[in-house]
Amino acid sequence: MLEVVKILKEKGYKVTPQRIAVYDVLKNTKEHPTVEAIYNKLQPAYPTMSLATVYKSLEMFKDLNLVQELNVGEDKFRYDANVKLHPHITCVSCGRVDDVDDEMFFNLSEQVAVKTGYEITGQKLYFYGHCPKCKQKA
Amino acid sequence: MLEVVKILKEKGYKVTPQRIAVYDVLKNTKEHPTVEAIYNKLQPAYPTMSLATVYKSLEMFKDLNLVQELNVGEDKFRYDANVKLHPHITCVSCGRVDDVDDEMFFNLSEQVAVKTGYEITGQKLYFYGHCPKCKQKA
DNA sequence: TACACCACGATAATTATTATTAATTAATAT
DNA sequence: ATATTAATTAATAATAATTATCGTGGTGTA
Repeated sequence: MLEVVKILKEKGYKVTPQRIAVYDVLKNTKEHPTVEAIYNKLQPAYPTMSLATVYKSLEMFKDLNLVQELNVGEDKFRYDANVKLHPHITCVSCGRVDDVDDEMFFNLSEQVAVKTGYEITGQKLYFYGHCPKCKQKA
Repeated sequence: MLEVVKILKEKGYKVTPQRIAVYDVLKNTKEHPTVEAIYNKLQPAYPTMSLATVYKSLEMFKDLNLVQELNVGEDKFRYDANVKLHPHITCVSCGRVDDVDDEMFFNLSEQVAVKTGYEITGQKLYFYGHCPKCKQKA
């Protein structure tokens, strides 16, 4: 939290309550919220905040590599304050998005680099299935 | 090509020139085109074809598991007539999207299942980097 | 205090996609 | 071959997500 303030200042961006608030929402959830979800979550405490501000804050945090953007195949994006490359898994039944530990993926990029001739800079790994809760119901 | 016709008939769908054309575009390219790109490619030969028809054809092929839908992080989808689960790699510089052989990924899903408790039904693996051409330029 | 400079909120504009509807076409039985 | 009918198409309106615009106001600095 202080970390963000420091980075914003260093990069010459202003530290505003809106920006902190957006970042805090992401930092304090494991739910990979959409813009809409972030906006709704902030409505009570920041009733005058604009959707555009959420979009702009996220864009800025993305550029600063303070959040990462996900797209699990929806027509919208989700956001995550954990910027470490790690796989995500989404339930095809209820739509929730969870993290997956990524110890086993550590050398994937190297293998891909060799195969494709690309210089790899990033990766996104998405898995799909039925989460434990939805498995029970079925 | 004949294969598609057969499947459409079996499933009770009509075989139309538009549908064949959309499928052919996907079958004969490795470029993972967007809806727009498919539409443009068909314009000369099918000048009256509607964008909505491209969308609907793709939706149907998706349901029939004849094409798969990709989203590498753009605000739109791309399509691939290769429905086998396989990783994709996209150039952060020129935007091209290529395939990656996936022999090394064959048991990823099982590992993820164990770790998350999900019952895995699918996966999407995207890598990012500089393609060989763009590496040269830099 | 005055002056820039951002950043904000409101809202218009844009882009991708989906829904609607009337007309056309493919499949089937005559 | 032709008529029937039900699916499909093209055109276009509608919707949803995102981005751009712009006037206002706060903040830091000279």
